[in-house]
Amino acid sequence: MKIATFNINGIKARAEVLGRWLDDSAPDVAVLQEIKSVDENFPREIIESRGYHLETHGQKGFNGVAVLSKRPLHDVVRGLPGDEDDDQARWIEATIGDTGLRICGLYLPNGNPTPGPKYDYKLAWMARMETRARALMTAEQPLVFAGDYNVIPQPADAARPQAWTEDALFLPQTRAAFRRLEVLGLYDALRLRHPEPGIYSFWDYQAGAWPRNDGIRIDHLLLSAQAADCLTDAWVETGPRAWDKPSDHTPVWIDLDL
DNA sequence: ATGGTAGGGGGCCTA
Repeated sequence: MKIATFNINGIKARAEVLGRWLDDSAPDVAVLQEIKSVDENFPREIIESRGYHLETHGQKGFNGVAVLSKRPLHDVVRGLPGDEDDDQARWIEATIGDTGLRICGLYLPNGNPTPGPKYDYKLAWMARMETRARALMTAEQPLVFAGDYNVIPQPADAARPQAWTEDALFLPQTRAAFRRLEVLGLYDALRLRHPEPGIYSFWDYQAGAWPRNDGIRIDHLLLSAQAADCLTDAWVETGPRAWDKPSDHTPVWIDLDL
C-alpha cells in the first residue's frame, strides 16, 4: 500500500498539479496539507472523480488538511485533541478500510518568528502531538503520522544547515521535541531506508532555491513499530517540484506490505 | 541587512 504526504500550498491553485500527480503516481492513501480552503468550497471532484474517498478539515485562508484513500475512511477525527481553544485546522485522523492502519495527517506550526507567541504555539502543539501519539500507541496497531512537520531533524536534512540555526524549523528545542517522538518509539520512515544526506522535500520559491537545490527535509512519515515492520520502501518524489505552477513542497512516500 | 516569491482574500497575513 503506497502512502504519500504532500503539502500542496492551496488546493485551488494546485488543481492541475494534484490531478496530474494522482494520475501519474496513484497513491492508495495520501494526506494533504495547506489546502487553504473551507470544507464547503473544497473542489472534491478532483479527487473523487479518480475513485478516492475524501475527508477534509479546512479553514478560511490558511492551514487545512485532508486525507484521501481508495479504501473507505472510518472513525475520522478532526483537530489535534488536547486543547479546546485551538481552532487551527492542522490535524486529521482516519482508519483505512479494514486494514487496521490508522493514519494521522498533520501540518505542524511553522513557529517563526522566534522567540515569540508563534514559537510557543509550535512547542505546545508538539507536546500535544506527543500526548496524542502516546495514546494511539497503546492500541499496538500500525500507525502512520504523515505530514509537514516544519522540522529539520538533522544538519544532513538541509543543504545549508548554517542558514537555519536561528530558525524555528531547526532550533535545538524544535529538534528535541521531534526526537521525543522518536524516543516514544516512532520511526522516521525515510531514514530507515535512506541514511544518506542530501534528500529534501521543500525548496523556497525565492532566490532560486529549487534550481540551486537549496532544500530542506521537513515532510516526514513517522511509523509505529507495527507499521515499520511492514515498510518495504520510502522515497521522495522530486518530479512535481519542476512542474508548472508547483507547490514549494514535493511528495514523500512509503510502501507498506500490510 | 535586505529582499527575493507565492496563495488567499478582499485587507495584509502566512509561509
